[in-house]
Amino acid sequence: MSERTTRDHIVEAADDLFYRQGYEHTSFSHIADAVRISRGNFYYHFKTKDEILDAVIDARLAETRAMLAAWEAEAEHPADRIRCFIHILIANRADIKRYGCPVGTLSTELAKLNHASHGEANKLFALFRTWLRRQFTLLGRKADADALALHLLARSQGVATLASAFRDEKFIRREVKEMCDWLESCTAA
Amino acid sequence: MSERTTRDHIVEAADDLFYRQGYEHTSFSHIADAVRISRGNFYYHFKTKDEILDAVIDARLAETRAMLAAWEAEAEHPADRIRCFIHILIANRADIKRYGCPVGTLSTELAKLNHASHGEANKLFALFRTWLRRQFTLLGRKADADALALHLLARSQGVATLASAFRDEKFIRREVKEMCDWLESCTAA
DNA sequence: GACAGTCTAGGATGGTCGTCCTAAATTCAA
DNA sequence: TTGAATTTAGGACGACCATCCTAGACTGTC
Repeated sequence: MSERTTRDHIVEAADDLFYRQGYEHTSFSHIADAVRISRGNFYYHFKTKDEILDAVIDARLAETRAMLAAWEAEAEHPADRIRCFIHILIANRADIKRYGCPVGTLSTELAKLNHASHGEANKLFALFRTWLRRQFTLLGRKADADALALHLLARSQGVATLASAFRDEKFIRREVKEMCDWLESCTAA
Repeated sequence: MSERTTRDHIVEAADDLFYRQGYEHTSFSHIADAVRISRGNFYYHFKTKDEILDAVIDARLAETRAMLAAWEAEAEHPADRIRCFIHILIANRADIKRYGCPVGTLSTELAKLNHASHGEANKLFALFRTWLRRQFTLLGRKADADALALHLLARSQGVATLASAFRDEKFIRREVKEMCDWLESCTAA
């Protein structure tokens, strides 16, 4: 079981390239080269480029769902879970410094392309939003849980964008600390 | 005087298209169509696509410098000036909801393309950063002025990204208010 | 009115793109 | 071992891309 099919390899390579180079800038040939298969074989698995994009988004959704579930299992207290979220900025700081946030940059790109899958891509944001909202609710902030979730999501997006522009790692750490402090103040209130 | 040359028209159209469609997705033909000139004429004014990009960035830099100078002239108190900055999110909310922040999205795109002009594009960020830093210094926060500047810049970037993803205007207004509150607390401290 | 410099038009070029097609190789069941 | 289904390879296609080139139109000067 768990055999890695050609299709899996394609999705994995596309995922990586879409993140590092952007969706539009990544061509069929790029992905085929990365997977070391012919463009013809490629087309057997995916009829259009949009199909690959949807497969990549689905894979990211599944991965994200698993990550969120793991955080919920690892940490008992919702504040600790939210801290897990905040700390992905540090865990992925090397990639973020180079390519930004995979969720935000894909959503932004698809928005400009006016791409049909923009809505699908935003489900990634929605996933985090819903999860964060639940944690803030558990934290006793039922009334403004959604606003807090969006606020934290926005701050991490902003940090990713600026960290990528200025290639600044200290900035990431400083902002992560501030977000954690903010989280404390949320709990206290 | 102030005669609008063909070159000006090209830069203006390219600026607009780069913002709404992205740099890579915008072709010579798109711009030529928008300006209603032939591709050949186009090439007379700009030898390469990168040259147009640099001209667009220069235009945006000049425009931004003028805007910042105007804010400084309009408002005496640095806190009021910073509020001017925060409120561009509301002033440009329609475009931001559709296309995100022109500064952030261009920087992100060029980062992924590994484009030579990424550094140039980041000068736009640097412009805001320096200006904000000066205002925070005037506000008596010399020690952490740069950190505060980056913090505010990041938050506005995050708001733009999420506002574009969720097409949510209320969210913009809510976050703008919170940023203004945060600014108050900065002054008080 | 002739001429030089500036500007414009539009076709040609070579490359890459997404997509499609056919045929060979492989796999697997009977 | 045969034969059908699955998987692979690679060339062909039309479209579009950035770029280049040449020739004509305009502008102002003498």
